[in-house]
Amino acid sequence: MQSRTPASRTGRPRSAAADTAILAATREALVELGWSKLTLGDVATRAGVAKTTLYRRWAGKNELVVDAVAELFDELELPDRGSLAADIEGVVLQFAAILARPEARSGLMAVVAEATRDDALRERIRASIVDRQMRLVLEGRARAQRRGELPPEPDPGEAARTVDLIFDVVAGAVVHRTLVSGKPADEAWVRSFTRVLLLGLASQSAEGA
Amino acid sequence: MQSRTPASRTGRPRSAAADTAILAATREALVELGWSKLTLGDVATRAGVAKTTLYRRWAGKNELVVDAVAELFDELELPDRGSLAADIEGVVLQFAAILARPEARSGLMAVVAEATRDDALRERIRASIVDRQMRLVLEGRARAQRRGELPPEPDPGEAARTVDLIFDVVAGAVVHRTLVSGKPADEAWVRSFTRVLLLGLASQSAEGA
DNA sequence: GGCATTACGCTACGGGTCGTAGCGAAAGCT
DNA sequence: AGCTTTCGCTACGACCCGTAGCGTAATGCC
Repeated sequence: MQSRTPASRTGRPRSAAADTAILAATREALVELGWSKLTLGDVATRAGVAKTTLYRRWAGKNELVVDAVAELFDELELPDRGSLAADIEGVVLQFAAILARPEARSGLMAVVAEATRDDALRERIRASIVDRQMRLVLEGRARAQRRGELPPEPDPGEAARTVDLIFDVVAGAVVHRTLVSGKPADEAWVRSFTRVLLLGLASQSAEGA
Repeated sequence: MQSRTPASRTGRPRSAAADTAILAATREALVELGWSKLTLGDVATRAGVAKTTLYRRWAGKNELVVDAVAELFDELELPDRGSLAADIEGVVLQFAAILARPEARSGLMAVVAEATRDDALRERIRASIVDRQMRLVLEGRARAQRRGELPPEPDPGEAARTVDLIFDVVAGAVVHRTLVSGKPADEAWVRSFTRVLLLGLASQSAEGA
């Protein structure tokens, strides 16, 4: 959310229903029109609000779509499936399911592209979308260490680099498979991918120590 | 290129200089303005051609930028560095160097985002950008098999799936590292990544047979 | 209740870009 | 020469942008 409730106590409060209606209308427009043909006037009409109301809450198309897409990732969880491999497969399948939805496909890559020239937008994406994914990696790693499937890493710097690497490999591979190669990240693919990743990490910690 | 020389023999030929000027102007505008603020009228002015000339050769912004960005990937090669690990590290560093350029960063993700709703554009990207990268994977794999670093794969279907997986992992990880995480894919990162990938593939072929 | 304050819906506007049509001139080929 | 295609240029309607202005609605504070 744009989250602006710092010290405003008096006056008419902002309609929370308008927020949800606007974000839902944004996703609807993303599905029907895609990023490039999406206009803020159309979104406002779909949401049943005035165009000026939309501009009072979001600075522009970029910020609006980031918030609309971010809500899709709220459902990401890390269920305990008993083993590291199963945990990874589960969360990767969830991630792939989200990326398979057209409102995510058309919106996510577009805002990432815009963020290459807009640091504030990049930070917004990091805070509302990427961080949630990163936490799953950290949580999965900690759980695997408790299980004894991964050795504890004493060096915090090395641990951070490894987590970053895993994150880029996992998220990047799924995104590339889905959006560039245009093939589904189905169960068979996820199994192969998880196998290579885990074997690589295991061999690394075995011989790298 | 847009490649339209099927049967036109008579009449004034199209200026080849205009093509290169337009594509160069497109990359220049991508650096200065980014994808969203790039306008075809501005590109035409930069290139010193009329706007109508530009529209006669490209259907729109998407196709133009794909061609302009595609030329950046022409320099991709697979130099023989003696080992599979060194070959991979070399080509990944080349790929990362291209993605570090601002004209590639702002343009590539944007056209990929557009391609999620445009099959013809997706095919254009595949033919002019992705295929070249895929060939490097195939060539590297064949070279490693000649060296004996990778076992020959008798099943062609399984071999194709493995190559697809490697391709998505490599390209996806580099792209995600560079454009989403916003951190450089420098030599240290590439070395760590290559190590995990190769160990994973080696263990897979060792135990998977 | 009355008042200040903020949000809302609506209309209207200048500015910019789009993509195309139409024209005369230029540059090739036969 | 004559034919054909491209080029540069101008002009145009259409669309979207982002904002200003106004009257109205909904809250908190006195």
